Amino acid sequence: MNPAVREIAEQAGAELGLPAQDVFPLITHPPDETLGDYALPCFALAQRLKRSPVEIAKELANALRGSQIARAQAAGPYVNITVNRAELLRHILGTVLAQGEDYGRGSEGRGKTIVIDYSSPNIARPFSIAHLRSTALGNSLRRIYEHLGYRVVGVNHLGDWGVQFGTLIAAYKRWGSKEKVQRDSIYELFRLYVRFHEESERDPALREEARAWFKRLEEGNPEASQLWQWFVEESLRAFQHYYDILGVEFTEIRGESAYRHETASLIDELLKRGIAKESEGAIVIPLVEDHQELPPLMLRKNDGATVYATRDLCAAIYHRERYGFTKKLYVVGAEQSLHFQQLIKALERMGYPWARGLVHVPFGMVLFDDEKMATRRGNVVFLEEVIKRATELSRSIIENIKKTSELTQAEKEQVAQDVGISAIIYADLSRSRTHNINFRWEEVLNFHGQSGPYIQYTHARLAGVLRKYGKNIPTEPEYSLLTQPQEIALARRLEHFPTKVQQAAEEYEPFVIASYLADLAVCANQFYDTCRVLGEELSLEEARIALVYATKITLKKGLELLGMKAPERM
RNA sequence: GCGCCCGUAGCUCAAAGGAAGAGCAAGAGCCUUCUAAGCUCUAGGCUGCAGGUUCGAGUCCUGCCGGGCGUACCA
Repeated sequence: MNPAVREIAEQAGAELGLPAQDVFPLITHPPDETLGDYALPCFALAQRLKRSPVEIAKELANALRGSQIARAQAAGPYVNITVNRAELLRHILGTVLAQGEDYGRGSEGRGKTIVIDYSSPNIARPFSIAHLRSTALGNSLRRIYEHLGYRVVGVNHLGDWGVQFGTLIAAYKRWGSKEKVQRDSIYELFRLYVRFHEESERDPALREEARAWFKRLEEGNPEASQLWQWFVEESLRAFQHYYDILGVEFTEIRGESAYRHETASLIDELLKRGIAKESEGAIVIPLVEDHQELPPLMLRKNDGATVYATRDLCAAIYHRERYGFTKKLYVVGAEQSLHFQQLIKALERMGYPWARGLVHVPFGMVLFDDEKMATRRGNVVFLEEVIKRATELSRSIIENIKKTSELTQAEKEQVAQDVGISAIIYADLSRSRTHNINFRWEEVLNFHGQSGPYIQYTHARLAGVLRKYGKNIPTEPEYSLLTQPQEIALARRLEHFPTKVQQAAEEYEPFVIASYLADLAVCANQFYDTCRVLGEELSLEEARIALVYATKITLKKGLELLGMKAPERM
């Protein structure tokens, strides 16, 4: 623990006759760094001691003295504390330097398994920018939990079963051709899908045709199965291409179709146990409670075909049996909140206590022109185009750079892609999950300010300094030489990284790390602008190199936790 | 109708009940020295409205207003 914070808690506790651990959680930071390094608001203490907070602040300002505390000042009901900076920096930078790439690593996940269901696209249509949300969030959560010591199982629960495949088969039978699908893969499948929906607006009988094909598919009809298999293979190949580019991996790629043979016996069992029942020709699990009434969970439609809820039940049971998870996260859009409420409730009904470990991690929709992107209506932005344009922009910035670039042509191309992709990922992860995102080209393609490239650029600048320094990182520099406000501010930011990682995990919110990194990068650039490193007097150079190195590895680790690349040069 | 989510600077968004902040856009500056994808300064606010709880509310509670999503045979 930070020795300064401990000393503040101990001394304040001793002065007021309270245990130090009661004071410790009250310690925060002042809003303005010029006020001090730490702050102690005295309201809670005032309430407990039945005294005025202003009076307590005054008393503590006089009493707080010690090897770590340089100055304590009362500011109304607050005590602002400035600590011994050399000791503070020794503690913070010493920790980062000692832990290196392991900085922020936690042990709370030791022995625990967490299954994360993310990406899980409906296949047979191109990867859209809307698909990216679950993919980016889940991939980041996966990395965050791994950093905290969890065993993470990443599951891609592909939407590879359901009436949309009946739709696709019907559309293909009417208008499709083998050559076109082979040439254009999912783009052709997508065109067929859209056309079918357009035509079915005029002719509702088409919908019945689609349902009938799905029914046949579930019954094992050879023609339907063969077409389905082919569509799945085409889709998987296309999707894998994007996962490779994005650097996204899964432990298990196992779609809904994998559970298609288990649904019948599950339904039988639930009927026998009286948990499910027939209703209006369908089979459902009623979910009426004394306090709240949920709509029933549909297991089998009146045409005899199953729905995704049935397969979700099977998947949850499968994952529990296979991995024994303590938690399973579903990184799925907020519009499915009710579905997951029902799913969890149904599993509880079935007598599975582990159902409480199922967590829906919802997120807002991606809008385009203030409208919901609808694949079937065709107003959709495909990831392929976004990647293309972001990479092009990145490339042109590299080409127009004033100084002659140190990069080879191949390196330039790699950096252009790494930066372009990261810009897209960061645009997604840099806002809290629950908001809807209105996709705007000018935002994704802005590489200044709060953006992925800005953070990467900061990292690359620091990497450049270290590269030119060329010597080993000093382990015991003269921390007392770091006295510039920009140096102090930067080092203090570094201290918060482990807390931010934990908070991101607790809240299932990579955004916490994204905004932290932006803040850290601002401090790093301010430091870079004010403080020269190379060529300074030897001991100062060493102290600053230590700060540069600690910042660099924190930025790098943070970027990695978001699923972004951290190029050494750009 | 009912349920869930959202409402903060012109725009996009932050702020674990504790001293309202960033970025973009607008305006003015800073490259013979470690990467200008950068830095500095200026300007911008009845935090949707009305109550309540609290020493203290953008944050919690209630009621309105506005928007989104959902509400058994899609996923």
